[in-house]
Amino acid sequence: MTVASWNINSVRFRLDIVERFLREHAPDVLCLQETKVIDNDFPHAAFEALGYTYRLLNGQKMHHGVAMLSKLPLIEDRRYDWQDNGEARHIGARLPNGLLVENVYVPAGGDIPDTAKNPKFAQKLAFLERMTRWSANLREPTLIVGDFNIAPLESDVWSHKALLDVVSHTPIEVEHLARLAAAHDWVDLGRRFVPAPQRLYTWWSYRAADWKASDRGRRLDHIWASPAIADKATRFEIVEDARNWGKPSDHIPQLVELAL
DNA sequence: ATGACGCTCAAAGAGCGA
Repeated sequence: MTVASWNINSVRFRLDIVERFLREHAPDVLCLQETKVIDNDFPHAAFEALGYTYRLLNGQKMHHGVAMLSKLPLIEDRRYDWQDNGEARHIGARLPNGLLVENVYVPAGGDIPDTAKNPKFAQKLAFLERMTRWSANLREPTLIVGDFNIAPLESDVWSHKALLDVVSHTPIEVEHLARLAAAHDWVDLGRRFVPAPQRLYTWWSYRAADWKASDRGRRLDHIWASPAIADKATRFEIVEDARNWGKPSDHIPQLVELAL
């Protein structure tokens, strides 16, 4: 089975490229972040037509929002609000084979990497801390995917030096992400298949004149597996070409195949 | 150092992304 993840930056505005991705890659499950739509306005019909019969939504007006679209039944759905502020950032479900899939959109954290000056940065770290406590108690094989908004390794960014003080690659965020990983011994499947320091990015800013030429990318999106199932992963793929599709998202989709 | 872009909506520019 394959599970994909994509920060789509408005599912309605980019419905055509989501459909293209599903036709060309046909994952069993697609986890979307930044759907930017309330549940009542979610474009169900397009996904129903492509066989994604099972849909789990956690949307809100204007910002954030996550969704899972699946060919397989989604059972035991759950949602988490790690900030306790009503933001729609995390849903999960169990698949018929027992696997838990969690889909998360970690807060970006604002501009200034200082918790005293920037409440959003403090919220981002608190979000990760709550996820860490949850991870520590997790006993079942789980795949967690999404936009973590942190590029942890030096080779996860176009310039480690230039981004050391830029939110997404600061040492304190990297430490928080490492503690989250350690709490469940999460296995970073992206780096298992594409070991550092090989180039592996999932996001390029809209603000570059030519994203490909400047290639100032960051690996903000991740797929992690419980240690018990990490060895079941047989394939990992990013679809970098999608950064050029139509009106593109600034993130690209990634997929993992599991022999479960 | 700055600003570059793009999406949403109380509909023009503010708020947000990262």
